[in-house]
Amino acid sequence: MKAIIDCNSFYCSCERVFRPDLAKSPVVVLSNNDGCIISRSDEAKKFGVGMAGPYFKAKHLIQQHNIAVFSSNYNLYGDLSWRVMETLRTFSDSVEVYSVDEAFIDLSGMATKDIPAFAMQIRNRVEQWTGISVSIGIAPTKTLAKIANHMAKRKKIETQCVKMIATKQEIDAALRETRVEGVWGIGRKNADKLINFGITNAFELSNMREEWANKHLGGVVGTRLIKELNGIPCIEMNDPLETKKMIATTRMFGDPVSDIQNIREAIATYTSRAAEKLRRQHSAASAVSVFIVPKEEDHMSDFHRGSAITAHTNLSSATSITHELIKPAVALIDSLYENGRLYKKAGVMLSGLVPDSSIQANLFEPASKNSNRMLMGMVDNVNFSMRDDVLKYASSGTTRDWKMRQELRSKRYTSRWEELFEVR
DNA sequence: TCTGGGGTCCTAGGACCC
DNA sequence: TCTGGGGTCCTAGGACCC
Repeated sequence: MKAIIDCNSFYCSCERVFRPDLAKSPVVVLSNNDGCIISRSDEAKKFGVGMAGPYFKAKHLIQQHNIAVFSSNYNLYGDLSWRVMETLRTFSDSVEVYSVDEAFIDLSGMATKDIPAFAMQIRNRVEQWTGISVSIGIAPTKTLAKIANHMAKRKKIETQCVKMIATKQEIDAALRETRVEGVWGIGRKNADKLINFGITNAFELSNMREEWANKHLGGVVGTRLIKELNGIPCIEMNDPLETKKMIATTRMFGDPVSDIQNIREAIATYTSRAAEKLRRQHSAASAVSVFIVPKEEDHMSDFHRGSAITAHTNLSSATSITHELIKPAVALIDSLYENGRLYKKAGVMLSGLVPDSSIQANLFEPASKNSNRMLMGMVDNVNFSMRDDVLKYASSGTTRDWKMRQELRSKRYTSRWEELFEVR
């Protein structure tokens, strides 16, 4: 059996840990730039606030019901996420962190009858130690565990946030009450397609033939999905130590930008952040790409129109040193920039990642290379302990006119001394 | 002028997830 | 007026090779 542990309305729960006065009242959290709503408490959902909808469209609903609003505070969420995952590791060696607020645990070897009590213990300890409430779904496959988890969330009181589906009857019943668009791996496109075929719930989907799924649901992905729904595990537990194959840092600008100097600063800043992520997993990049997205002039109904303009370069040798990456990145952005045009977003992607085997000072390399590594180590240490960019490259700029809006951000209670929670 | 078949590798783009 | 950011996996199609 496999379990998925999923934090309830994670970002909202994080805000509430330090605002107990909001424990029972509606809360939402906004994306970067205060653009979309990306987390809603149950109370906010009840008032009809939609997921991933633009903030400005929900604003009147939010004001009308006196819903508390926060800009996203990734500093805080990252820290609380780490605490939740560490707590889970006190129960199992096989914790697979799937996202900032979700983890799978492999329960094979445990008697099925013992699992619900074990899960309840996990739920209680995480809540007691971190203040974050979680829901747990348990089933023979990851896809079914996700479905069980949704049921636990939907019926919090009845299930106490823990739901196991193990027998054929339990699984069939769960599949019947799950709509196809709620199945893990079925997005909007495929949901529409399935509904056109007359398949509306997960039970009907599970009865489709694998060849059919192969033809209509994206090849092997589709066949795997059918197997998983039928209790045959195809999505295995991943090695948690696996490193990323690509690293990206991309952002919208707070306001559209036309000045090349501002864009260069943004690119240098994003490159620094990406290089940091690169070093954290002990990799070096052998290719850099950058993109910018012009603000589209015509206001068509679909705001996603106006796509990225990209440039790409292969480096002569892989590196993880920030300034060796900034230089090509800025050169690329210069080649893309058109004077007089207005841009709304830019990004940097590092790929062709290889292990940086010589992350330790290397006797056989030129001294400059070694001192660069030591420099990077120091910069990372300072920036990590303080969080945010205390040390940064001059090319990243100091005024940062282009940076995103975050007007409603809470304090970084757990990672900044001067923002510690105060009790009077 | 006429022009096979099979394989690999790479890239772009689609779909999905949270 | 105002719509995130960071990833993964898969497929199709082009370039190239013999």
